[in-house]
Amino acid sequence: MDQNKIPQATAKRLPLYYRFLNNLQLQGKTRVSSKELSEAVKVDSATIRRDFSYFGALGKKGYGYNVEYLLGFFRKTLDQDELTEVALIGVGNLGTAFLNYNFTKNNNTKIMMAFDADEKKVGTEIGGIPIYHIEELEDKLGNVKVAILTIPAAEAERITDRLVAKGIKGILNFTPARITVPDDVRVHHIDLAIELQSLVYFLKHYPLESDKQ
Amino acid sequence: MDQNKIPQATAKRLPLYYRFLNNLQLQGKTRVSSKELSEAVKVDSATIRRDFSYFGALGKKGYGYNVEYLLGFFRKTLDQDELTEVALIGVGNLGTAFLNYNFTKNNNTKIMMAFDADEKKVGTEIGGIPIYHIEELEDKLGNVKVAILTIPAAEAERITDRLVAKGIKGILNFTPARITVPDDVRVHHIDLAIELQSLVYFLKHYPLESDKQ
DNA sequence: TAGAAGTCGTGATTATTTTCACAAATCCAC
DNA sequence: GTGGATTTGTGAAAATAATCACGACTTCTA
Repeated sequence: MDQNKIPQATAKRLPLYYRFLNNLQLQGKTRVSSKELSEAVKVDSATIRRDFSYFGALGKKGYGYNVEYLLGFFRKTLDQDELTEVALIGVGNLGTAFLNYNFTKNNNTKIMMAFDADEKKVGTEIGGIPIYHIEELEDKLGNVKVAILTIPAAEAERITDRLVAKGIKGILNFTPARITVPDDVRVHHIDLAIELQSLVYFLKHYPLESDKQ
Repeated sequence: MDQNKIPQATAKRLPLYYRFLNNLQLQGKTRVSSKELSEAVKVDSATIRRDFSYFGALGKKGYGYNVEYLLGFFRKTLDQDELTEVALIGVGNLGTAFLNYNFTKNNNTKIMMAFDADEKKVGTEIGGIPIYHIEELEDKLGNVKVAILTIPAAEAERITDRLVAKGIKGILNFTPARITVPDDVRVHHIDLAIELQSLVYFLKHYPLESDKQ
């Protein structure tokens, strides 16, 4: 709750900045200007400076930003030192992609367990993460507060209700279903079909330059 | 180019509206109010009315919207009758998820071909879509103008350059890399790791209600 | 040490998007 | 028909976000 004065648009860009700063440090760079960063992350440099300024004066005029300092600062801001445990529901192709993705490497999140209805998958592991039967959801979930939903749309609402009943507070919903949750649960929708359709619509109806999201 | 007076935020919601209207029709509903639709798609009803109003007066006061009429209208607006061909680059788990997803069912897009560097995959099909070797890109791409990028980040820029050279105008980029393209190429980034991190950040720092994206 | 070049932080402006709130039109029950 | 209940479409206001543009300060070069 500490910095809810920070605009949402800014907050969404923080993980992006963090990752690129990390890259810069790995490359051995010690300083970076908003202009350089702008070219790397494709965000206007004034926007970057404004974003950073919500956290105070992090840079130096005529010099830019010290990579290590900035990185340390964002590490704290993004709670990079505190691991958030995540459960994945639905081990299809999309779910498997998540399990194989080593989030923990650059992230403060770790998928601790996965659930699926397919008996053939239950009991196995992918990327070191155990797969339980979906009926074990309530037993195994423990204190996990974040879930990734990669199941068929038809089951989305039913599973969501169970997740919410068990105390889940954040859901990354990859199903096309628009799920209903109480006010204190946050849902982010990522709808792959819509992203594709929307891209096609923009291509056909919008001028051919700038504003690439 | 016809309706570029339509706000981008509205344009992004159109495919969502379309899909839910389609569902309503399948359920046999003939009319719908902005309030009902609002509950289904989780978008404020005033926003829905405003969105629709950019296309003229589509509804009737005291009645709502005629589902069939609205659907027909959006079908034309979203060019649902005109198929957009898409190429998928990178047949890993995420790529496979796309190939198995039958976009064409409710969409105006169809993945026509896929590319991968893995000889074991080349020559096979997934979901009826042929997989070619990535070195055949220039030969096989033909007139396809949209690509989905589901490859490792390290290869993103190199492949992007080849796609652009071959005339691709829209890229749905699932790699963490921020690719560089000419002004007339549109890129939409979907960064799974960032989506997860961003959700976690919002959970920790933002008040517990409303504004679920 | 002096001057030129670089870069931040931010006030002000502009652009975009959402929301309020209500007149006007329509529907529907009786 | 009549009158109360609905629901749109939209002007106006509010909220949010992006961008401009420049003073202030730092760094760098010689």
